[in-house]
Amino acid sequence: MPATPPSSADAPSASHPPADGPSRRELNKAATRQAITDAALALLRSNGPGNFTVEDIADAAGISRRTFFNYFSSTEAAIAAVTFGFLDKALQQFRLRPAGEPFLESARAALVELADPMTVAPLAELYSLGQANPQLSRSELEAWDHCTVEIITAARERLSEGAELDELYLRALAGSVISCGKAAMDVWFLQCGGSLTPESLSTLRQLLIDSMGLLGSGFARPDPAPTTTQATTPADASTATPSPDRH
Amino acid sequence: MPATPPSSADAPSASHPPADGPSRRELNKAATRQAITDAALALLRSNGPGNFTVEDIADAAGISRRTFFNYFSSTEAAIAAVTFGFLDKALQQFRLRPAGEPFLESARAALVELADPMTVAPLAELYSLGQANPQLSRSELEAWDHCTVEIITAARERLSEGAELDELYLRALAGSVISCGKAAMDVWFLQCGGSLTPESLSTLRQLLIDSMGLLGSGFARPDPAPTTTQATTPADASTATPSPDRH
DNA sequence: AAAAAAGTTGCCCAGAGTGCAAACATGCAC
DNA sequence: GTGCATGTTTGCACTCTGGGCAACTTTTTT
Repeated sequence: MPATPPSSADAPSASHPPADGPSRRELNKAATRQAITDAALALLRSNGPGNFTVEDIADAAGISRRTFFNYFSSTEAAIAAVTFGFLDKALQQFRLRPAGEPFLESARAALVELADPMTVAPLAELYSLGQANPQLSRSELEAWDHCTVEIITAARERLSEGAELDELYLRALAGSVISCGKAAMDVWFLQCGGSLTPESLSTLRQLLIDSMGLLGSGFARPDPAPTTTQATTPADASTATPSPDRH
Repeated sequence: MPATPPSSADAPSASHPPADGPSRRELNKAATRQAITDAALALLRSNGPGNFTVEDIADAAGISRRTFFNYFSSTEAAIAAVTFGFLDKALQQFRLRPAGEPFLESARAALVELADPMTVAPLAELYSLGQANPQLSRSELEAWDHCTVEIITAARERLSEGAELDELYLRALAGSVISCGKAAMDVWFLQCGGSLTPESLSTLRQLLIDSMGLLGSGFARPDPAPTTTQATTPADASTATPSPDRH
């Protein structure tokens, strides 16, 4: 049974309103949405990217082609919903961090929370299916970009408390954090092929931590002094930063 | 005359082969390609994004619809060619930098080279036209991502001399550099609306420099360091605002 | 000049995406 | 319950995309 929202009188209906939570309409919509992404993912698995149509998805999900387009504007959008979910979870974690915590520390913590089998599994599968597929990765890009926008918003809320906020600082930082997170995922997939074993996930966790560390240290070259986290940023101040002293 | 490649006997043909440079075929293709992007951009200007078809572009460029698809796979691809050109120029500049130079310094120099009227003009226009347009900005994202891949390649060539290269370092750095460059462009457009006056370009240059500075300093908080940073990054604030003094 | 290679075009077709209006489901008031 | 308002699904028709194919033209090679 792919999606059976329009069948009423099913589970909890007769006796009492069990909870005033989500209404039936909302439940139906959520179920249909889920059925669509499930069907899309199944077809992606079985047929490979680009070898199935919207109609195929609609049929598998038990809805009409037209209804599919009420939910998603394209097959890729339906599939990218997985990535969106993943990144939304990251954002959720980020927002849970205490406001006083340094930004990069919050980002690190939020990202590490993702290195959990249930959470990465769908992403790992998408990676393996669409890694070399431009058609598919386009929507992935959009999801990551959307996440950047969201994190800019989140960071703005957090940093705006009292201080004037620097748009460049905000955007450059948010973009870099996302890029580093993405880089860690890429490297992880490169090294572990999306395996979900505990060691693999531990590797992922470490990669995420390391990427935030690189960002926080200004990408201090690893070759000269691998031991000291003591800064000594190799970017000589003459060009990289306007003189830190007064004018 | 939009594109007149299939008309021979025109400029240099009768007397002597002036140079064995680009063949006629290559010239024709380049001309057609140019005609297409010009036409697409003109239509974007006049009709707004999404309000013209491939056929419109083909007509304006003086070619058939079918030929358009021999060059680009979609309208967006044709328009994104502008961004591609812009970013390719940045990469070109990057590769020109001496190999011994610190990575961020090379990136800074390459990016600053772009703050030139002829180069940014097309990008600025695209920004103003497509800022709020998801359809359009999708292809832009792809262009930036492509640039990231390219810069990873360039960086790998440069860093691989003798040392084992750390994939994470490479990818996180490249991604962050691109993100920061993008952030600087975004902020610039936000502040200056894509104006091409000397002051505006100077602002852009400073934003690009600042963004690389932020990256190189590990995004040291511009506000008074709260508590936890035991690794007292020496490069403190002051990277935030493009100091309004002389230069 | 003739053949070969590369490029263009028209024709055709499957599929994407959207507006519209009818049919259906749900929520709410009585 | 009955009935109405509101939200959702669906079929239909339509335009546009994207690409295979074969005929045709242009450029290059021999």
